[in-house]
Parts: sequence; structure tokens; C-alpha cells
Amino acid sequence: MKNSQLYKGSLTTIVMKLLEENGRMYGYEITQKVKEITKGELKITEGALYPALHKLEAEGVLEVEIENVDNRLRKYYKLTEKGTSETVNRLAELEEFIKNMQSIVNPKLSF
Amino acid sequence: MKNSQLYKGSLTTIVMKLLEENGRMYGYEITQKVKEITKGELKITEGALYPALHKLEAEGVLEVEIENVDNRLRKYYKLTEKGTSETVNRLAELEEFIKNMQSIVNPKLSF
DNA sequence: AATTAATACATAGAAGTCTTAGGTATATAA
DNA sequence: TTATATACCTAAGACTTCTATGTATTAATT
Repeated sequence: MKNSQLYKGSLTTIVMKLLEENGRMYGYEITQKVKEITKGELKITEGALYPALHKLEAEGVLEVEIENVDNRLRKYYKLTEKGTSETVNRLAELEEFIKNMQSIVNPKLSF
Repeated sequence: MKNSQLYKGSLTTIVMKLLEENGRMYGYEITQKVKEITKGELKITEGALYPALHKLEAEGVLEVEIENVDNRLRKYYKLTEKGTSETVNRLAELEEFIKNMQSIVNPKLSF
């Protein structure tokens, strides 16, 4: 997931947000979407993504639908009900995080 | 460093920014300062901070001045020349990171 | 025709960061 | 006198991500 250490810990939040936005997506699609949105700046590695998806599925945050497209396997993931409410919390946490980081980096603007 | 995973990877950037801002600080002071700035939302644990300070010192990013205040040891850290220029990079990366995360979370606002 | 790139999944081992849980020691407040 | 605040520290484990590798199909390039 790129060189910068900063992205550590944000992968699952990114995945959940994208699924909230797009209904359902498969792994490879997620990597391409993130690359596109961030104009190539953020590249999610498959070695990080697939285990993360499996973990979220095991936790009941995501559910999977396997399909065969062009003789190639695709695993579509979407948020469960639990996952949807969990995503609300994650996004609130992300907003707090960004706010806190901006308070530290730009103390003059925090009031 | 709090419950949210998001803060992983941002500790050294926070430390470097605070030192750039305040000239020199000691470990305990940094933990208190962050707590104050973020209104208690972000608590840096000492188990994370002290090893991070030692690593930054070993890398030549920070240098230390040991002083005795009220019969108690204090290790003041400040940025080296290398550390100062490194901080510029770190803050640019942080800005990029925040921008990218906002592009993902709020795709309508990114243009 | 053969090779490379793109699509699509996966895992194992290593690296790195942070948490938890302890430890030492002094000064102050209850 | 006991707890809280100040001030440093480390070790073991948890957790996340990276690197490297693997399989397999399709499309593009040479």
C-alpha cells in the first residue's frame, strides 16, 4: 500500500467506504478503483487486500458472492447489515483522525 | 496510541512536527501536548513513544540533551539539520495522505 | 507463434508499528 | 500513607502490511 507509513490502518476503512459507495465490488476492482481515485498515488497491494477481505468476511462485516465472468473467477463483496453500521463508525473515526492530525499540523487553524 | 488503527504510522510525523514547532521537548511533554491539542482524543502511549524517539535519534533525525530538573531526569529532543528537512517531506506526505483519504471518503468534492 | 501484460484469485514469511503490561524513581496531593 | 503526577524504560505479543511467490485465463505485443 505505497511507501508512506501513514496508510497503515486505513485499508479496511477504505474498502468499507468503497463498498458503501458502489454496492458490491471484487478485489481486483478495488485495487484499480483506489489507484484511479488517488491518481496513482495510492496502490493497494494484493498481499494486503485479500487477507483483509477474508478477515472482514470472517467478522461478518462483508459477505461474498462468487461469479464466473469470461471463464475467470470473481468474488464480489458487499457490506452486511452489521458492516453498514460499522462503516458509519469507521467514517466518523476517520473524520476525527483527520481533524486531530490537522490540529497538530496546523495548530493556528484549530479553534 | 488510542484504539483507532488509523493513527498507526503517524507517530513519528507527529513528533517531528511538534519539535519543529516547539524547538525542543522531552518525551513526557510530548504525550501531554498531544493530549492537550486533541482534547484528550489522542493519547500517545509511552511504550510506543520512547522506542520511536530512540529510533529517530539513531537515524540522526533527532538529537538529545539530558538535563536534571527537580532531581528528575529529562531528555530533551530536538531536530537535527537532517531531521528538519525530513520533516518537510513528512508533512508533505501527510497532506497528500489526507487529500487522498478525502478523495475516497468524499468523491464528489474531489476535482 | 511466442512472449508479455492484464485480469483475478491466493498464501507464507518477514518487517514494522503499536499495545499491553510490566519496571524504576522522585515529588506532590489526598 | 497511599495515590497521583512526573519522568524515564523495555519485552512480549498482537496486528497490519510488504515482498515474493504461485496458479490460471485472456488480450496484446513482438
